[in-house]
Amino acid sequence: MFAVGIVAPRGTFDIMPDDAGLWQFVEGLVRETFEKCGYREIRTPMFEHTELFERGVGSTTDIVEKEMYTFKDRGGRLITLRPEGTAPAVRAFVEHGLASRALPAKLYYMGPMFRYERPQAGRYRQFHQFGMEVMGAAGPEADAEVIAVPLEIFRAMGIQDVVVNLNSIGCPSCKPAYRQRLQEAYAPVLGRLCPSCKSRYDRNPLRLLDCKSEECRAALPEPPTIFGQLCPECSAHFDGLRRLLDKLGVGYVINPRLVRGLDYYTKTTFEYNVGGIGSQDAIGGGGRYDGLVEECGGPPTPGVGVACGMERCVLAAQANAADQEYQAGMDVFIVSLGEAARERAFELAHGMRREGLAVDFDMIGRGLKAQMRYADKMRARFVAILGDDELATGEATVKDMSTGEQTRIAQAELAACVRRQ
RNA sequence: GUGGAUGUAGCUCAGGUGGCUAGAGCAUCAGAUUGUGGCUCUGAGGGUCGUGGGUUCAAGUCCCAUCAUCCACCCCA
Repeated sequence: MFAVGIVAPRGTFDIMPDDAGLWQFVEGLVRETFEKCGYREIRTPMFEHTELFERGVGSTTDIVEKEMYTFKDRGGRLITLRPEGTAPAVRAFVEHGLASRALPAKLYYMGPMFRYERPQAGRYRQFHQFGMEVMGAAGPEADAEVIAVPLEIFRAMGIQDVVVNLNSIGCPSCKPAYRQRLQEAYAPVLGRLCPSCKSRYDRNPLRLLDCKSEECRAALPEPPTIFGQLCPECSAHFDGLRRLLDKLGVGYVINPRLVRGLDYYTKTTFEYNVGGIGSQDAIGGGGRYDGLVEECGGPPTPGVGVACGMERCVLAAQANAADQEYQAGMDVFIVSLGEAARERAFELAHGMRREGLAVDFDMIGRGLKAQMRYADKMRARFVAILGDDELATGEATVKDMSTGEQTRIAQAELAACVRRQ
């Protein structure tokens, strides 16, 4: 710890070299999978005008009400560290006129998000998400793809037993009637609801559904579901989505209480849950947002997307799979004895690196044994020893660290010799 | 924002009812092996006992406060 006691801020953490290999593995998997499916990366700023999230995510959401990192910059602009990836992606889609280029636009992103919450297992103030967005595709094929592709990534990571929760929350033509029906159903028991649900009753009645408090569940154990009230279009969309998921063999649970905390969703909402990572068991979620592009100043454009929490995925992968080694190791470590040999080692190492090999050498003039130990810890496949003898003849002693076999070869042959094995 | 638990070495943790220079394992470094890693043995370095105050002849230990971490609630990734 630092003398002045400075540590990483609350809710943040360092990914240290021992863990970075695993993260690189996950990141590579995400990229590879998305690109294989025809998605292209978009990188948006880490902060945006606060207004984007207030309008896009919705002013009654927990994110906007109490979780945003918002501040005034030196120019007096109101700025917010991005709490999620969809609103910025939509903003960029509109700003750069992607709507008038080839549709659908299939985008993916990966990077840090920020929410001011009390940290706990699987929850941080700076966390990482990967996600995908399809804009300009109204049919259920887009929803089905957006649900299926992350499952592919989970599977490749070794995450088992992912439960897909699925729901539809309707569209502007059928949602209002359902909202009203919910309010009517809850009206008689309003006095028995928890304080936050009392305010939800007026502001965002759908959120009454996903309150987990005992009192609210007891007040109305079986609230009316939307399924009888979906308009023909939403109903057909939902059926179509289910058919496609069945075709892919993707299992799911219909959960009429799955509302999700973002206001922009229409029709499809879904969430992935796993066990064994603490009480925050959602590793990803998403849904359709057919009005969002227009809301952000673009032409009417349907959209659907998903976002997954990378640290929760990593936790789930570690809970399932045994510890795996993701560190690369290196091809050759050059051991040098004496100053002249060290200079030669430096020269040889850089030359071999130019030939594409992973090579390191001793920089601090330690003894032979210490250098050997270090080479072993760095998991070098070969060690090349340079001492006075080798220096005199222009050779090196090459040791295969897995077998212990040793040979002397010309220094000029080193790279070729290593590459052969 | 609310509740609970926990803060002793880089890491994981011991230290009944207060009492000598605060310990172990792992890790690091070195030696055993004067030019050879892993295994073994030996040794060394490394500690404001989270911080501040209080009680006491005496506090890592008891009391209060504070900060931090973890877990849970809310909600979400």
